Formats: sequence, C-alpha cells, structure tokens
Amino acid sequence: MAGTKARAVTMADVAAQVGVSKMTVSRALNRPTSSARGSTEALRQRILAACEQMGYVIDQTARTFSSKRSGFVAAVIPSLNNSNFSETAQGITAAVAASGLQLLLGTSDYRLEAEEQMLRSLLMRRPEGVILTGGSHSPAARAMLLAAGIPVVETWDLPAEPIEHTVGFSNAAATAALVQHLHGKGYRSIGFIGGMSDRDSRGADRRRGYAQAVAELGLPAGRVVSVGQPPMSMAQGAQAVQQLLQQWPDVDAVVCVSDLSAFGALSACQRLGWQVPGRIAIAGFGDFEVAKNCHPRLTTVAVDCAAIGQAAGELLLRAIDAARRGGQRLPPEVVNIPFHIEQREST
Amino acid sequence: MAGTKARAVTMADVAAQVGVSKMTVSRALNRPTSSARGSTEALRQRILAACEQMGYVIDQTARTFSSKRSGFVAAVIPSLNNSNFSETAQGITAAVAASGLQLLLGTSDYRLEAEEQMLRSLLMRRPEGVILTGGSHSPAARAMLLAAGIPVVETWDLPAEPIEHTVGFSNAAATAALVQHLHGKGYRSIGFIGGMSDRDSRGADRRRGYAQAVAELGLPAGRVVSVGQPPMSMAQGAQAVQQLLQQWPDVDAVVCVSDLSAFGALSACQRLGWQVPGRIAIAGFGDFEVAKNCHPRLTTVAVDCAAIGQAAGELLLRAIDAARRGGQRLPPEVVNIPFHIEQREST
DNA sequence: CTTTGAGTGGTTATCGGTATCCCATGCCAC
DNA sequence: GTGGCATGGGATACCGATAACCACTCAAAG
Repeated sequence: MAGTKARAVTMADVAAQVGVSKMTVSRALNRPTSSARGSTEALRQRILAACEQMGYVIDQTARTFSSKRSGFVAAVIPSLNNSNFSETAQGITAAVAASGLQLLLGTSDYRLEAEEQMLRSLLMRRPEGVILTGGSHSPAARAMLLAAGIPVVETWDLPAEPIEHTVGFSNAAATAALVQHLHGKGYRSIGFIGGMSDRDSRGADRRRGYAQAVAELGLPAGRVVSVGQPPMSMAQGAQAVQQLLQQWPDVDAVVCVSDLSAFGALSACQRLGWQVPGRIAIAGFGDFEVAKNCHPRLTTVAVDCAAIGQAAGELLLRAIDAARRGGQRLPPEVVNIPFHIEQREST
Repeated sequence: MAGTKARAVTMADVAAQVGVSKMTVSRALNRPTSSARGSTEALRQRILAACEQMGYVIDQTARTFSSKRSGFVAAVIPSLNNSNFSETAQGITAAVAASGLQLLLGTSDYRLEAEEQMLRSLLMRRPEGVILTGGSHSPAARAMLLAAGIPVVETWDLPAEPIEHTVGFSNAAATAALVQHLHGKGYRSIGFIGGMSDRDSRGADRRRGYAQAVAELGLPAGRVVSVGQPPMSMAQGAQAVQQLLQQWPDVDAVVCVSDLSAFGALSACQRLGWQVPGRIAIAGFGDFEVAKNCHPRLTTVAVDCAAIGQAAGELLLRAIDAARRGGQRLPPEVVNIPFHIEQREST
C-alpha cells in the first residue's frame, strides 16, 4: 500500500499547476491569512486547493534549511523515567508550543559524557535554543554551546557560573531547610541516604546541604549511607535504611535524596516492623506522586517541576525572540523557583 | 559569552582551514574509519582535529536535505510520565542507536486527536520510520502514515487491523489471566477499577478482558468502578477502591487498570485499616517500580516494556533497511511479547 | 617502460524551500 | 495629470551539505 515510490510533489509542481511562481506558493502557505484583498485571496485559495488536490505537503527539512529556523528547541534531562523531569519537559512543551516550536528531548542518564554526546547530536539539528538540567557540564559541552550561539537555559539548579540563563533553586538550601525542619520537630540524630558517586550533581548538592545544616545545628555528623549509581531506586533506599540503622542505631530521622528512595526506605521499615515515624522518621525530596499517596504520607521538599519547565521555556522564547528581532542577546537572567517543605505523616 | 554573533562554522570553513575541499571533509566525517592507508588516515586525523578545534558541528539539516535521509525515527507515546512507556522509549533508543538513528519522541496525552496532530508535525520532518503506541488511530492519521510511505510499527497491543508491523501483547488476555489467577487463589467476587472513558484503548481492553474472564468463570459481574480521565492516578485508585467496597461489600479482590491506581487503592485500604489481602486483595498491571517495593508487594501483570521498544526498534530498522536496499517492503510482521503474572503478597 | 587499476581527493550540480531585490500595478493626493 | 506610495508577485541567489563524476597518483603487473 504505502509508498508508491513516486517522487514527492514539490512546491514547484504546485506552482506550475496553478501557473504562478514558487515564491507565490510559498507566500500563500506562510502568510497566516492575507489581508484579504479580493483578487489576492482568490489566488491564495486556488493555490491551497491545488496543494490539497495534489497531496502536497511542505518539506519541513528544506524549509528549515532555507530559512535557518529549525522550529524546535532541544532539552536534555537526566532520565525520562523520573516524573520530576518529565513534568519539567511537559512544562517546556507547553511554553514553547505557543510559538509553534516543538521540543526535541534527549536524556543523559545522569552522566556528563552522555550529556555531551546527546548535546552533540541535538546541536547537529540546529535547535533554536537549548535547555539543560543542572549546572555542571563537560568542558566540551560548554564549548559547543558557546559555539552554537543560541540561547541556553540551565534548570533545576543555581550554578555558580551559569552558561547563560538559569531557572532553578538551590538543592543544598532546600535540603538544609528540610534538616532544620526535622530538628524543629525534635529529631536529634539525622541521617542521609543518597547515591554513591557525584555523578548526580543535584544529589551531591543535597548531601552538601544536609552536611552543612547538621554541622550548623550541632547534630552528630557523618550519618550518611551511599548506595549505587544514580538515580537511586526504591530498592536501594530500602537497603540503605537498614544499613543506616545498623551502623548508627541512634538515628531517629533520615533525609533521602529523593522520594523514590524515601519510599523504599519506608516500605523496608514497614516490612521490618519499625514504626515510621516512631522508630525513625523519613523525609524525601521532590514531592513525587508516591509521596502524597503512600501510607504514611512522606514529608518532602516540594518543587513545582512543571513551573520550572514553563519558566525555562518562556525565558528561552524571549531570548530567541530577542536574538531574532533585535539581533542582540538578552542579558542573562536568573529565575528562582520557590520550594517548600511539605510536612506529612512520615516525620 | 555565548554566541559572538559570528556565523556558525561550516564545513567549508574547516576545509579552508585544513586546505582541502569540502568533499574531503565530508568523507572524513562520514567514512566510519578509513581503510587506513597511512597518508589518508593522517589527513583524516588532521581534519577531525580541525573540526574539534574550530568547534565545528555538522549541520544535520543540510545533510538531511542533501542526502534525503533524516537520520531519525519518530515515536508517539501517550505520556512521558509513565515509566512503562518511557522504558519502551529507551528500548527504542537503544535499538536504533546502533544504526546511527536518533529517536524523536512525541506524546499524545492518551488522545487520538493529539496523536494525529503530533504525527502531522513529526511527518513534516520526514522521519525514516514511525513507532506508535496502541492500535487505534484516527482515520486521518492512518491516511497520513500510508501516504508517507515509511515503515510503521504499532506497539503495546495486537490490533485486529494493524497498519503494518506490530510488537505487543493482548491487554485483554493478560487481564483475563490475572482474573483467572485470582480465581485460582480462591477469590470469588472480583472488582475492576479503571478510567472512565475509552480514551485509553489499552485500559478499555483490560476492562474487556476482565469482563470476559469474570463471565467465563461465572463470578458476579459488573463490579466496575470508573473514575476520571486516563491516565488513572494513585489518588483516583484510592478513591475508587472505597467506592467499590461501599457499592459491593462482597468484593474480596480487585484488579486495577495499572499499578499506580492499585498502589493508591492499597494505601487507601491501609489508611482505613482494611487488611490487604485479608479484607480485600489488590492486583495491578504493568509491574511498575512501586509494585515491587511497596508493602505488601503488589501482584501484577509483568511486561518487559524495554523489550517491546527494543523489538519495535529492531523491526523498524529491518524495514527501513529493506526499503533502502532492495527498495521493497518487508512483509508485515507480528511480534508477540510475553507477559506473566507476578504473584506477590497483595493477593 | 608502459599499462592497468584501485584509491584519493577535487569539481560541479543539486536538493526544495525562503530572502531579497525588483518591477508592475493601482490608488490617492496635490 | 502626475508624482508618491503601498502592495503583489516574479526572478534570482542562495542556505550547507552530499551525489556523481572526473582527474590524478602511485604501485604492481605485463
């Protein structure tokens, strides 16, 4: 059935059919709706009818090539399979769709080299702007972005040396706030569960925030268990909490690098008959769906992930617009997305 | 910083820098690894070094335009924020990456019109193949796919009238198997929790499979609660299980349209003090991470989502290859992905 | 010493649109 | 009636790669 092998209809074919030039067809297709001077509008209709009748579909590739506008923006997130990031992606999609741009999504698997690679393939397609997750990137990646000369927004973090624009919050400050909250509720030996490596820079920031807060509050330090590579799974959270309580039986509360590991820890405690929050209080990060639906519900740091995407998308649009209209760059902006501690039953 | 306004580096610039022609640069970049005659390989290295040093990134748009190969395949999934589908997407990515193809991902939000729209914009970019989720599509979407003349794979289902190739399993059969399993464990009044509309055709298939199995086993029928639009959330599962037990107090087991709603139901029961699986057994669908980590763990239908993507990607590759080499179409194939009932503590 | 052939790298044409410049037209005002 | 101005649409030159063809080199074979 499909694919009659015949060369596809081109704009020139349509033009010949109607008896006008290619340019006129191009204009008829692109001008949203002509200012409707009778004769012109009639011609326009004839052209559109011819397109329809001949089954002509504009070749976006050629259009992109010619106009130097690819019609999409690229975003790199660590993983598709993390609702925080996919919500951000949906926020971006929503924000840029208004301008007729599409989102081209890539994943980095939490690895800088993979991010660099992904960025390379994305940039080959000449996106009109780029949105990254986090503030740490390989030197080559930074170089490519600078060379590309397109607007860049980093999200989910407030890097000390942003590439250009930023939309995010301080993961360290958020985790510190969570520790202080636990301290305020009377917990006096607070542990931390996270990934082993610093591959996940947000995870590392959270651990740093935890360590600082614990030090400032004068609580016993070093109650940290690190397990596996990011992203930390529920199963790893389950394993880690057992290790934590075995190694430091005095621990009465634990902050987990994400809600997923927190939920794993919670379930492990339930399985072992440890009261939550009697024997141990558990807090997570991210306000995932599971955190507000499990029993007991998890105290967590809530961030509006979709808002991050929305804000990043809008900022990127403004930057793209500025570049296209005035030919000048938007001065770097920093958008701070608020977070808050969501106090629930687990602490 | 970024974008010194300077025109991006082109292949001609690199060629001039090295002192060769554009064509030579093109060949150096494309020939995977030259047959390594000393001089040639040395030149190749010089060219690659120059690319690196000048920050040159090949313009995929121009390449696509010139070679008539876009270098990507398109896939449409219902939602990013569903680990089943994102795992499938990762499987596709892995499968096609071997051939240097990228995956361009679109989402349909479980709506046929949105799928059609997404497909339209994807097809304008001339993908080399398309992977869809499910077997129901708008007539216009089917027409566009046929007209595009590129290979198509439908996944996650076994449609009665596939467009071309298929990689999936029967959602109805899988749910029926789950019901039979519950019957075998002694449950005699089995309910079903799912979405309200038939927008999610997989959800509808699962309900159909449930109804058939219940009828065949001679169990009381019609114990169905439908809540909201797909995808069904944890919160909706929680709400639905209460409604179910209120309306039919005899229900001793419930099959949920997905693990997420099943988990919501489980948590609601725990909150209300209903024993699971004493008062009611709960089973889900999809073997999500939460199902194997909650307490009690959820009985569910396990499907290898990544394998679906992998198989779909490989099949699509073969079809693309056949079209390009022989110019002929691969006869339609159906790949059946096995599922199994994962018996756990919740039933 | 010449012929042959494989392999290398240059030259030119081209893909299908859009940007740009330009002329023709028609309307209005003076 | 004529000049000015806005507007529509044609002609042409690209955009940045690759395909296709060609010229040249060098080594081995005759």
